[in-house]
Amino acid sequence: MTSITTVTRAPRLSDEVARQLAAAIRTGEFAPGARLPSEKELAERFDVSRMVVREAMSRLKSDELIDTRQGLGAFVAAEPGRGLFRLEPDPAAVKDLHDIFQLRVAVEGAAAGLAAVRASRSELAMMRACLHDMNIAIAGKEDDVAADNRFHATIARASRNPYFDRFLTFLGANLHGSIARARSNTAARHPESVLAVQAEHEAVFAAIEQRNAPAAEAAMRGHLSAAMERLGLGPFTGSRS
Amino acid sequence: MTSITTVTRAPRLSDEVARQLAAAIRTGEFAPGARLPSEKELAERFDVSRMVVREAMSRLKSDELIDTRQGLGAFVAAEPGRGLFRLEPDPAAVKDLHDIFQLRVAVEGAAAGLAAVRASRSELAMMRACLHDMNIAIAGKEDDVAADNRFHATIARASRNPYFDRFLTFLGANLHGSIARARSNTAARHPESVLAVQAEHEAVFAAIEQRNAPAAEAAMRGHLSAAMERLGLGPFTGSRS
DNA sequence: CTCTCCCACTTGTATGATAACCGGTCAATA
DNA sequence: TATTGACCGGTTATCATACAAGTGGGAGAG
Repeated sequence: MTSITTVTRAPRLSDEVARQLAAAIRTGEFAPGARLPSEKELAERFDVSRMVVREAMSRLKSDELIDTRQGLGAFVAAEPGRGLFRLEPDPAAVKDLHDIFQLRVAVEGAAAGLAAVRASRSELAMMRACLHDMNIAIAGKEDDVAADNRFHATIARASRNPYFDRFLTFLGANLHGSIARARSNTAARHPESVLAVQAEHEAVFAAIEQRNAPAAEAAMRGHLSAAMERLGLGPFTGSRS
Repeated sequence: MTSITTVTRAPRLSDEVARQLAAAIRTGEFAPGARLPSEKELAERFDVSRMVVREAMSRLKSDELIDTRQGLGAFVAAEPGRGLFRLEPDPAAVKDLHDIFQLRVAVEGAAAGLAAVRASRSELAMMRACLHDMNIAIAGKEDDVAADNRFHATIARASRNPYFDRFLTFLGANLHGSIARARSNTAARHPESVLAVQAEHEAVFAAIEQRNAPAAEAAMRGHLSAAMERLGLGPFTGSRS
C-alpha cells in the first residue's frame, strides 16, 4: 500500500438530492415561482424515501431557494438565493483567492477610511497596543499573527458599520485556511518582509490617528495589495489614489 | 372590524427548533467542536418527533453550523457560520439600510475602478447603450429603472472579478425591496434630480472610457453617495478622493 | 496485560399513518 | 341566478416505528 489516502465516505443521500435540486433551480430548469413536483413524486424519481426529499427541501428552504406552503406544494423563490451570500472557492485555484482577496482590499480599505472618521479613543488605544505587541514579537524574531488579526479586526469594528465588520470577518475566515496553505508552499517569510509589514501597519494607524480618511484608505489598500503580492496572488490592478 | 390584518400562520416546528439551536450555537452555549445532544434526546427535550429535529439539523448543516457523523453524533463546526454571509436587515430600520448601502458604495466604487482598467469594447458599448436608453426615457419624462440597473450590472461584470459581480447582485437584491418602500415614503423623485443622476452616470462612464481608475471610483462613489442622500439615508461620511 | 468480539448508542434511511391545509366541485338554499 | 357550505383529492407537516450502518468502549478469552 504505497498511495494510501482518506477513504471517500459515502455521501448522504439528502446531500445529493439537495445538490441536484439546487442545481436545477439555479440553471433555471425550475423557473422562479414555478411549483416543484410533490415530495412523493420526487421521492419516486430519485428512488429515495420521502424523508430524504424532505431533508433536502429543508436545506433549500434554509437557503431561500424554495418556499413551501402546507397543502399547496413547494415553489421556487421569486429571487432564488437572495439574502444569502456564499463563497466556495477552489482552494487550489489561485484566481479565486486573488479575486476574493481583491474584494477584501476594497472593503477593508473603505473600513479604514471610516475608522479614521469614527474610531473612538479606546479603539485607537487598542490598535496601538496591537502594534506594540507586534513590535515586541519582531524584536524577538517572532511573528505575532494573533496581534495582526486583532489589529485588522479592531479597524473593522471602528468603522462602526456592523456589516463591514461582519463581512470582513466572513472573508477572513474563508481566506485564512487557503492562505495558510499557500504560504507553506512558498518559502517562509523573508525576515525583512516582517519589517515592511510593520511599516505598513504603522502607516495605516498614523493616518487613522490623524483622522485622515483618504490616507487611511490608501494606506490600507497599499498594505493589503503588498500582502497579496507577498502571498503570490498577483497585484491588485485596481485604482490606487 | 376596523384593524384587520393577515393572520399569523402557525410557524413550522422545524423552523423553531432550528432557530433555537442556531441561537444556542451562536451564543456559545454549544462551543465549537462540542458534541450536541443526540437526536433522540433533543426530540424529547423539545417534545417533537425525531424527524423535526433531523430537519432542523439538516438546515444547520446547510449553514455549516454543525457537522454530523453517522454513529458518532453532531458536532458544532470549528468555525460556525464560515462560508456563509447572510444579511437580514430590519426593513424599517434606516440605520441598517444606511450601513448596507455604505458597503455597496465601497464595493461598487472599487468595481468601477477595476472596470476602468478591464472593461472590454463590448462592455463599454453596452454601458453607452444604457445611457442612451436612459436619455430617451428622460426626454419622454419617464424613468428607465431597468436601464439604470443594467448600467450598474454591466460595470460590475466589467470588473472581471466574479465575486464583485455576485456580491453586488446580492446586495442589490437585498436593497431593492427596502429602497422601493423607502422611496414611496418620500415624495416622488424631483424632476430635476433625474438630470443630476444622469450627469453622474455620464461622469462614471467617461472616467471608465478614459481608463482612469481613480476617477471612475471617485465618480461612482459620488453617484452612490448622492443616491443615498436622495433616498434619505444620510451621507456616506467616508473617505472621498 | 493484550487482543478480539460483541453490544449499546448514534445517525441514516425506509415505511406507514394521521393531521392540517388548499383549491376546486357541486349540490343545497335563499 | 348567486351565494353558501360541505365534501374530495392532493399536498405538506408531523408522528411513530423499524431497520441498516457506523462508532467506540467494555466484557471476556487468551
